[in-house]
Amino acid sequence: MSLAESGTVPLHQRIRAEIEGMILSGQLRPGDRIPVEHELMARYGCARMTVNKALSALVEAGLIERRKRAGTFVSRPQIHMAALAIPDIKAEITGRGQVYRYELLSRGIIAATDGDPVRLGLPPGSRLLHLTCRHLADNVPFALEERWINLAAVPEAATADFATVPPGSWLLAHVPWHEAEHRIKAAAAGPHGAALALAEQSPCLVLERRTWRQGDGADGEPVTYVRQVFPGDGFDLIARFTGS
Amino acid sequence: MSLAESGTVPLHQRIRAEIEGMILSGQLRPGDRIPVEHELMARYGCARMTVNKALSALVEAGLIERRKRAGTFVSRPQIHMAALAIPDIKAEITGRGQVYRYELLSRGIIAATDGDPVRLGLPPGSRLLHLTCRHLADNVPFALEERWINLAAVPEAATADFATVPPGSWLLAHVPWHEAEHRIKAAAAGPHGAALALAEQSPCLVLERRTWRQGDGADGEPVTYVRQVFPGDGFDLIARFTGS
DNA sequence: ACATTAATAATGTATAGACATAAAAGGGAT
DNA sequence: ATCCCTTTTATGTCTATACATTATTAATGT
Repeated sequence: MSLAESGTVPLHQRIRAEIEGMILSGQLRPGDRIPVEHELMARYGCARMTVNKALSALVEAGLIERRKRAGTFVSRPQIHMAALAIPDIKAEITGRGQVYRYELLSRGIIAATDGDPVRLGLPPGSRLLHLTCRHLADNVPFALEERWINLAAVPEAATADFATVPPGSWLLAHVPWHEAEHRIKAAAAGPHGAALALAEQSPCLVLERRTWRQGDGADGEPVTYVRQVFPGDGFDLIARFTGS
Repeated sequence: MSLAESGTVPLHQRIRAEIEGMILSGQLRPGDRIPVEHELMARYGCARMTVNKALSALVEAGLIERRKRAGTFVSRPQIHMAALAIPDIKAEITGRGQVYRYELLSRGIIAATDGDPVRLGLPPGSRLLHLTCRHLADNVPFALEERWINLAAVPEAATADFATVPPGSWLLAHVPWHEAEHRIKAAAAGPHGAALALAEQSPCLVLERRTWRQGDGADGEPVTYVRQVFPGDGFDLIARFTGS
């Protein structure tokens, strides 16, 4: 432990926080040089590895860039990157203190075709479980969901009881980690409007999610494709970010 | 360098990638135990710090959890977190190979009031630069933007030439790093529709962004509040994620 | 003057060891 | 059994050092 140590926070975190603070407060501006590791060693009275750990974390976070022989510099922010929390609908509703209710509207097994709305890239003929369901908060329609599950990837889904447990929660519990791509757009409620108690032209937020499981070595195996429709005035996604 | 070294990739990255692969492929499921550091040391023929670096990175990524004495376990995915790239509109359009054009529609300096649409939390009377502008791609309206800039935080903005340079790009270049909160919702075009060549009921994606600069020690100083309106069928946000 | 080569300064990776810390497991005593 | 204490195990942090890598700067030879 160094003399500079004050609280219970590890030193590398403190170093990181101090530099991050100088960047976020504007004391250090994009392009500015950050003291070399040996100077930070002296300033904090610690070993180089400790300084290095702090700076490596800032590199990972995108706040700084390092070039050998040249030094360390504050990055130039370019794109607004945000950490978006895409909610599990049940968790979202109960988290608001409302009563969650779920209804399964339809269920069927279909075969993938070429001109499918399902863009999972499956060979034609692949068996898909097709579900439509509705989520309600305090008995008010909250979201309409249409989902396709690749039965080749998740055969257990064929016998799961989706009348009582929402497919999103079921998959979350039964399929471990996967990769996902989300698309967020706006659309008119259209024929879905009825199920959401909306007029046809009502604007809705549409969230499309496609997930796949990484293969052992080959490319990913598609798992599911969902399309969730939210009333435009009842829901908004929130993304927070420290950055540009 | 260890005997297990094969390519040019650092060993700690290789260890990380192999464990990450086992998690993402489902070989290791949530709750499963990951070998203790000493076993991984033996397996890869390296020091504990190297193993630790790999595992620490996986903790930061949220894939694993570590408890002293108990061991290391695969995390249970709960929320869909996604890295959302909120585009700089100019970059977005030119990136598509389209011609970008920008129009300033109005400019004025107003005073903040209590019941403001501007939720920057400023004391009433604070001076705000209010701008409305339009972004076009190949001469087709792409987005409508309404923006308020806190002149106390960015006094130079009062004399900037927003007739030619979009305020987003100007701020990106003049205000270094800040924190941001984004809200994404759907709404009808409404009276804005005219500027976007849309009917009043057309669904639009609305992106609200509020940013503030971190103070030295105190809370953040608000910088700007933007509200960007995109035609629902011409634009969608894409978020990618490795996770649940 | 110019191209080539060597020294140098910075980061990148890795090691072996030390001590701290937290939680689980075990052992007694009441 | 219950409570308290000790031991053990595994992670968390840090050190001091070593060598690799890379881009810049300086030196050198023609």
